Amino acid sequence: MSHTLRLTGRLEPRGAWTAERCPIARTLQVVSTRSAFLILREAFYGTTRFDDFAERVGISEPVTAARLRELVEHGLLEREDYREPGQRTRRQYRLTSRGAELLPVLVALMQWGGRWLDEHGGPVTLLHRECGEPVSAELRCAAGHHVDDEELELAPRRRTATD
Amino acid sequence: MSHTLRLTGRLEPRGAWTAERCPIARTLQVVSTRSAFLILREAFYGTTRFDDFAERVGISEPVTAARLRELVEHGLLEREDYREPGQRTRRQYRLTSRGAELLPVLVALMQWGGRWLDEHGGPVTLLHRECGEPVSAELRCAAGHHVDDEELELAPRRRTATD
DNA sequence: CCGTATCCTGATAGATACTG
DNA sequence: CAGTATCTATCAGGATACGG
Repeated sequence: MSHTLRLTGRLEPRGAWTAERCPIARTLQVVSTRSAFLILREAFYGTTRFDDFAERVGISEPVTAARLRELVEHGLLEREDYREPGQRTRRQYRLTSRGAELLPVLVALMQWGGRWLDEHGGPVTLLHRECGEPVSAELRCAAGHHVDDEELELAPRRRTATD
Repeated sequence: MSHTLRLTGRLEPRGAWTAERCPIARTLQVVSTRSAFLILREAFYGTTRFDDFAERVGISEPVTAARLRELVEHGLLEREDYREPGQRTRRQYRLTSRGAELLPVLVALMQWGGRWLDEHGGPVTLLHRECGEPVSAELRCAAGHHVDDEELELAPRRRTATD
């Protein structure tokens, strides 16, 4: 058993794309810290306000402010000021679609933690609203097959004429 | 459009499971740093040796040693000494099945980076070996439906009799 | 309610030099 | 090849106090 991808074609010079062009590394430049991941988690849970982020993630105000600012700068959250009649102005932070597309990352992290670090699979589950069945992040190919890790192949991307 | 999960049932006291029991937070205690994620990436790519990890991830030896030790301690990698006839003893680090199950996290990170941070979808693709189709991490329910983020529901896990 | 300003601690990580 | 030892810089993050 070899939990290892097989490589097709050529990928060198290895260091070149590894350091700067690896999409995993690039994503980690945008969300690298624990607090960033957990703020995104809260955004998915529906949290929108500064104080709620700080309290529910369990981080201090300065850290909350820094992470929210960075996430807005990177376009994962957007800040919006609004005012309900008779109330004072409030702010809310909401996921953009760019940010929302990180959901599979969070679900995969949740899944792994529930499976390997919790006695009984963790305190919460995700369900498909339409049918009530539990949801998980899994690997699928475009043809719709479930893909096991031994069935994966890493290939250099084909360049198109416009590249 | 509301990129936000709807909640079913009760989850309070919120702070209680958020701080310590949230499976995302717990996973991030095991792999929290950039270097840990990238070492796992390399392990998936087939890297097994100390020097190769250091060079391909682009980190110093002390950092490499620290991360490898932690990942072995947490059971994501296993260290194995081996000796080929006529050669001297070598060491290799290989993914355990526990570690291999983090693959969806890495694929999801790769996918997001390729989509949002790269001009042309990033330098590499994952393919399903059997059929050659590109692979992605997506959300599915146990009934096999593709699940969109608006179709997600967060529910407290039901306790079984043995809990 | 939504932050900023300061100060402080500890962890992440680079550079360099050295050992089995 | 596979690390350890040191030394240092940078950054994540807590605590506290304060301002719009």
